[in-house]
Formats: sequence, structure tokens, C-alpha cells
Amino acid sequence: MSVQFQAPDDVTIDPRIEQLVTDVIGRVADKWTMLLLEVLEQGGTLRFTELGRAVDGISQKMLTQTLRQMERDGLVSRTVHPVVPPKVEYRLTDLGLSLSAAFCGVWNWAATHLDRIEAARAAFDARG
Amino acid sequence: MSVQFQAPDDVTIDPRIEQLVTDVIGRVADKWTMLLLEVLEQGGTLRFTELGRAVDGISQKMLTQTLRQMERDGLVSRTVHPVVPPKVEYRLTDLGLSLSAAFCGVWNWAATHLDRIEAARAAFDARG
DNA sequence: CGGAATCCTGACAGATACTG
DNA sequence: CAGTATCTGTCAGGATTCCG
Repeated sequence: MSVQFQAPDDVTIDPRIEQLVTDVIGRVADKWTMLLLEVLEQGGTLRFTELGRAVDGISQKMLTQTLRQMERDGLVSRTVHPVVPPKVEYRLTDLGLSLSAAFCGVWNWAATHLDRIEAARAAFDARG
Repeated sequence: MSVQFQAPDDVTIDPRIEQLVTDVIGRVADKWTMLLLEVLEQGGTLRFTELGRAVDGISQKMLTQTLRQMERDGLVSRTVHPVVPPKVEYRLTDLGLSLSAAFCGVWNWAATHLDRIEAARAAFDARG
């Protein structure tokens, strides 16, 4: 464990915090999670198939998988109604809502600077 | 043009924006990019190997690759000094700085709610 | 309806070796 | 020092099928 790479004090981030935070972000900042966050924030309480239709392009596998992870992390609550046909509803917890709010900044940033990125990319590619 | 996305079912997000934004976020929100963003924000101008030492666990391949992408997207500037031995310096552009700021919210969220997530996860796992 | 189980593939990360 | 090149294994994720 303690390989401790001779850290020259200056710019290094505390490895523990770094580990934990990037770990959390890594699980939370993927495409489907963000889209589900967005959809659930706007839609309130939604069923499985409704989510599937709302998030364009998601496979049922990834929908299940992502929802499970989000449930596990306490971002969404899952309510099973014992009826036939089955009815399962998902909604954001307060934790999920707060994350959604935090992501708002990144979302806006992306929407705002989209063209600048495209431009930078085009320029870079043009330079070879 | 007023395309005004004829929402067939309630909660759908405009596919174009969704596409573009998630695309941008997808490239920008990966582990190494975030860590480099953080390190560069704090460290100012840094050399290749300094970055390698600052970001614990990154391979030189991923460092190169991630820096290239960030440069392509206009997030970092790369300056080659024609000396021997070679000296290449990286620093955030204003675009990169703004992204770093935007991510700050998510970063803080993760740091703040880390324990709640761990707790939720433990509870979930305990329930089977 | 809301999943779980299975199979399959291509993208990508790690290790290694070489270079201007 | 700051990369490039290659090879290889892993694994995320799509398609498909089946079930309570």
C-alpha cells in the first residue's frame, strides 16, 4: 500500500480525498446517470418504461444497471406497487436532487461553451 | 429556426442539446481530465513529468492522451521550449479555468455527501 | 410490465520497449 | 525529458432471450 511516491509537497492533492471524491464522481458522472438525473428532476416520479422512453438511446440493460447504482448510492428511491401488471416508480431522493443541482453548473457550462469547444477542436485538427 | 421539439411524451429533453451536451460532458468528465483540471488549477503552469507526479496513478500513456484531448478541446495550452533536454509546459486556458470552476460544484458535492453515499451504499448492500 | 441471464464485440487501459 | 509504438487483456455495453 504505502508506496508513497516521493511527493514534492507543492501541487499534490491529498491522495485519500482525491481517491474518494474521484471515485464518487466516477460513478456519478457518467452519461446515463446524468441524463436520468435530468429527466427525473423534470419529470418527478416516473416508471421504468417512461424513463426508457425519455432517455433516448438507452438500452434496457443500462437503464436497469444505472438505476440500480443510483438507488444504491441513495440518489433515487424505487417503489414497487404490488399490482398486475407490475408497476415500479422511480424518483429522486433529496440527495439525488442536490446532485442534480450541483451538476447544473457543468450542464450549463457545456451548453454555453459548446461552440467554443467545437471551434477549438476544429482549429486543432486543422493544424494537423 | 423554431424546431420546438414537439414533445410526444411529457419529459423528453431536446435530443440535439442532449446529444451535444452529453457528448461534451462525456469527454470532459472522465477521471483523469478532472484530476488534471484540479492539479493545473492549483499548480498554474506545470511540466509533463510534474503532472505525472502530481496525479497519482496515471500512466504516461493516459497522461499524454488526456492532455492531448484537453488541448484539442481548448482546455489547456501546450508550450514547447526548444531546449535540451526538452521542456514542455501545460497550463489551463480561460476555458479550462471556467470548466474547473463549473466542476467545483460537483467536486464539493462529492466531498460533502461522501459519507451519505457510503452509508446509503452500505444500507443497500445490507438489505441484499 | 419490469426486469434477469446469456452471449458477444470493440473500445480502451496497462505494461513494455523504443526515440528525438 | 517528453513523448510514440505495439501488443494484450479486460470489460463496458448492445442485442437477444426468457421469466414472475
